[in-house]
Amino acid sequence: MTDTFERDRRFANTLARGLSVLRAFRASDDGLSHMEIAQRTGLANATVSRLTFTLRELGYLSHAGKNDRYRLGPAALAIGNVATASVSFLETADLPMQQLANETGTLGLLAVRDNEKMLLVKTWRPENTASIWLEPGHRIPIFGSSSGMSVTACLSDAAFRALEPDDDLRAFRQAGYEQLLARGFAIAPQDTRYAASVNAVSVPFHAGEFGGPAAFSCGALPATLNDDRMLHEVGPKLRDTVRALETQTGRSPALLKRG
Amino acid sequence: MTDTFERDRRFANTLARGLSVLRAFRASDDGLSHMEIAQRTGLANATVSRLTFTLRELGYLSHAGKNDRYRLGPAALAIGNVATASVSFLETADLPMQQLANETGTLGLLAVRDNEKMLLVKTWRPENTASIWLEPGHRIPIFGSSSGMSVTACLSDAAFRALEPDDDLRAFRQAGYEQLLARGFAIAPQDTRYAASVNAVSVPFHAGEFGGPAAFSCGALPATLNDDRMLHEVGPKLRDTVRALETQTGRSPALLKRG
DNA sequence: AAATCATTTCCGCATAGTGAAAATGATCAT
DNA sequence: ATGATCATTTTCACTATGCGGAAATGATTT
Repeated sequence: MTDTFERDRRFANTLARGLSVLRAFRASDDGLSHMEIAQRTGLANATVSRLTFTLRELGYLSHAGKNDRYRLGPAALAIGNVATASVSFLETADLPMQQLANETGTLGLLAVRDNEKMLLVKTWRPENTASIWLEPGHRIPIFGSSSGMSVTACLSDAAFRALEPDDDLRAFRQAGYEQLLARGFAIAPQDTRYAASVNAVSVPFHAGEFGGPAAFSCGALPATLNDDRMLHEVGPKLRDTVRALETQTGRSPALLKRG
Repeated sequence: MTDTFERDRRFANTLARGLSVLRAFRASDDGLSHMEIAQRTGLANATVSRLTFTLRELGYLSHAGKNDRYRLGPAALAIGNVATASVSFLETADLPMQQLANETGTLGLLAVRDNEKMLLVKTWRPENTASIWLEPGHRIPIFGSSSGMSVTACLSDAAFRALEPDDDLRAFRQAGYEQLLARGFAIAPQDTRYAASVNAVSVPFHAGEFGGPAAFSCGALPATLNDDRMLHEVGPKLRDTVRALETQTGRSPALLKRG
């Protein structure tokens, strides 16, 4: 019980709970205590104990001394590196995205659609400007985010329908499609933006490794990144960076022309 | 039953099995089929089905179409990136290690002790020379590997005893200790090397983030990396690289002087 | 079409996982 | 020290959960 997951006989609950423990960690945490894990995951104390025991045993969590805080362990790192290595374009994207972040003073972002959300897979922080407002592992809405706009715009009609979109999302996608066609990058319309405090530009990328399109973005506070800069500086730069990446890794453009 | 894990009431079996599915993936795989997963993990077919269903549901695996192969999904990437970001020295180490790999034509390696094994957490391939012989996620023995030598040498006596070492391992550790003291890097004695086809130098690093010392290494085929080069070129370079890293990240040297 | 191989679903059963509560262990104030 | 408070682990009785053999479905090849 307790879980909101559909009661599908195939769903392995304990596995999901264990993974939710791993997902409780954020990049900015300096380790988590037992209790913090319990709070973030909503699991009972005893359950957390057993799960952390298992995860520790397997190297996914490490906690140094007796009463130390838990941290993601070597095995978590290893899985991440295997994943990174098999997503070949990530290694290629690393340097140019870091440079772009530095040049423009914005946060670079790679987001992939994961069910009903956009999952931030990797972020590149500008090396001087310090405003960490989004971290890898975080999930943001599809509707209202520029990444969501890019990604939905690239979905085939069939794939899009599977999302059971309402009229707003349909219009949102259409706007994205037109923007990408016209100038190669997408900006969420002011009134749909899911967070007033974040301005972002986004460019789709065809990442065959996941089962669908991904999006590179640059974002910052509106004060740093106003509409003018998005339109005339950051947007075009991001678009060109991603285009170069497509060439280097030999991929077709993400956007397919429609009717 | 079937599992060789100690029957500890605290151990969550389903979680361990699910994670073993994730660990089945290697960087060089181009996805895995259902059956390959079953083979590598030794799990029953039906079990694999349920676990992959769950992992897919949660975004840890993606398989594009109906009968596509499974790949590590966005969520796996995200966890890896969170882990990387919280292990602060990794970001700092990235560039210099890549350069070292390129310069010397060897494979750069970061290994951490994970129970009775050394777990390769990250590798840096030289950009021209192409010989992929070790991948992240792989586990190599402590005894006979230069990383194992560095790491055991840095363990406190108490921590070392917890490994229940035999006499060979004891001598191995002592040799490492003396080598590190004398010249700052470790090379496994010829006759103990676990694989005749791999030569490697190693330098320990105090990674507080895991509960113990880690080791940076450079390795290659003996033809490329003979003892002379290890001793006079690669060893010293690696040592200096790691020393610089210690300074940059403000860490104490890994090796503690012993009686 | 038939045969072979891969994958998913079914389902009865045993066990692995659950959570409340008790026991243990840290930490702090006096 | 001594007890009070908070954090974490272990216990335990119960039963929902995950297990795997076998059957059903779906791909692929001949």
